Amino acid sequence: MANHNHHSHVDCIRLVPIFNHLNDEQMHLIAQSAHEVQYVKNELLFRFGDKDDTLYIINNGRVRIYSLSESGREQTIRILHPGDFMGEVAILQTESYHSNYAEAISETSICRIHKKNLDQYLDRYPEIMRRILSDITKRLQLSEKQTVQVSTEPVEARIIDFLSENVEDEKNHTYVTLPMSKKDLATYLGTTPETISRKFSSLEERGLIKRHTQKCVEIFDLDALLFVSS
Amino acid sequence: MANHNHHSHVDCIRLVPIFNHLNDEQMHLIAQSAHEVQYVKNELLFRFGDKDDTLYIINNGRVRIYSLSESGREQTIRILHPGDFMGEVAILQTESYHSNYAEAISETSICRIHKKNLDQYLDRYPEIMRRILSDITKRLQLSEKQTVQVSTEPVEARIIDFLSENVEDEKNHTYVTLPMSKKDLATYLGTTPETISRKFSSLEERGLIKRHTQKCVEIFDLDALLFVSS
DNA sequence: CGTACCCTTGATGTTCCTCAATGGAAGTGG
DNA sequence: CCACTTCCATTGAGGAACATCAAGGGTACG
Repeated sequence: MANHNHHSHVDCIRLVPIFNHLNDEQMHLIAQSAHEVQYVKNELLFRFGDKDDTLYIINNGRVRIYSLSESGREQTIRILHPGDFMGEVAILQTESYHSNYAEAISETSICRIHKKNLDQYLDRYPEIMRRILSDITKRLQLSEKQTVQVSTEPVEARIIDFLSENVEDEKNHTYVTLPMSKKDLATYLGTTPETISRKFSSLEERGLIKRHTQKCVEIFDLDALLFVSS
Repeated sequence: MANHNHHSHVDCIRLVPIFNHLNDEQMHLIAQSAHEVQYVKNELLFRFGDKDDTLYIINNGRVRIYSLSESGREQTIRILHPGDFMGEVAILQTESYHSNYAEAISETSICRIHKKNLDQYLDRYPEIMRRILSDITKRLQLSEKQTVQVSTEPVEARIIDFLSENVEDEKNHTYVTLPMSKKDLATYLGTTPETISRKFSSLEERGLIKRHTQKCVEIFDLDALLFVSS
């Protein structure tokens, strides 16, 4: 599996907010126990129920975390970008099983650190734990917000909110680059691809947005858009 | 505000999983910086936007955390019982503002510990941080599960799942004591009181449950109930 | 005992999902 | 580089689940 090019491992450690406060020597130490793994697009990193006690750090690419409901429907929980980590349950429990699925949605490279190694670093550098806690607290707030939105806001408002949180300003134009397919976006927003498509069409007819490519949407007037959703 | 009956403070500390691994002397130390506060039913502990840097521990009673969506609808996020804590955002940030509302849904007494005191204990007893992280990780999993359910399962399945997670076996009968009003339950499950009422009626007609009082529901056949929802 | 709130039930309306067909983009192999 | 294939996006028609509005009945609490 892993190749032992230490240089890339340190890059991986340096990238992550939970480790990047350490000095070079300390990061090298941690990099020693990190194993790099590559995945191609659509490859699964793990599935629900897999036993696993490692921390995953995204080095390159993007990973989609999703779960399957009892009725078999997919729910995208979040998208991980370089520097994000997952598998934090492994930090605390001796026997831990994944409660979700993880899929590479592009060519992806990650670093894995086993719990038994991580435990040593947590004891030695307590700041790491603080930073992990900080990250998870943020994710909890996001997750709670997502729950509130899915159960109290109509689909259009959720789409607009999602767009407004992903805007990139660029030479006088406001663009959004969708980080995933509309199909996956639908499961993230708790709706269907058809409904997403219809809402986008409606927003376009009303002159609020313009679809350029599948992944790129131009927003003509963000304020007007936000006003519509309230 | 607080009365300084140290005995009750220690009870409060002893109750809480994040502190109860400490010895008596250590718990007494922490109890010194805990302030007890009492609330009557329906009283607000804090509101969205309040600045606050304390950790809250529930000593007695129950507290409901909820948020208001932009359209003004309530979403119950969770119910806290004795031994639960909240305000963990305060642990990490110097300036922290509440992102939710907290309301006592019965006569409630809590202990508050200020961040500046807590920080000392976190440094001295790293195990506390581990336990807080453990608790928040569990809550994150619950929150993600709630999102999945709200957006992929029909209301009836959500109700049944909620009931099955709150069963109490008691002299050959299976009961559920609802921890909140149906009105609040509705906002927790992402629906309306009317729909909850109708679904309960339907389950009762089908001979699966029986409503005894507002808060107490008997379940005749849990397995049959779970089968229905799948 | 009275009042207020919550729960329940009915009638109606709307949002959004499902099913189905077509069009288009992206990726694959020649 | 082009043809082929496959998956994704779009649009339409129909239907189901659930919200809303409104009124009556029960329950808890002062």
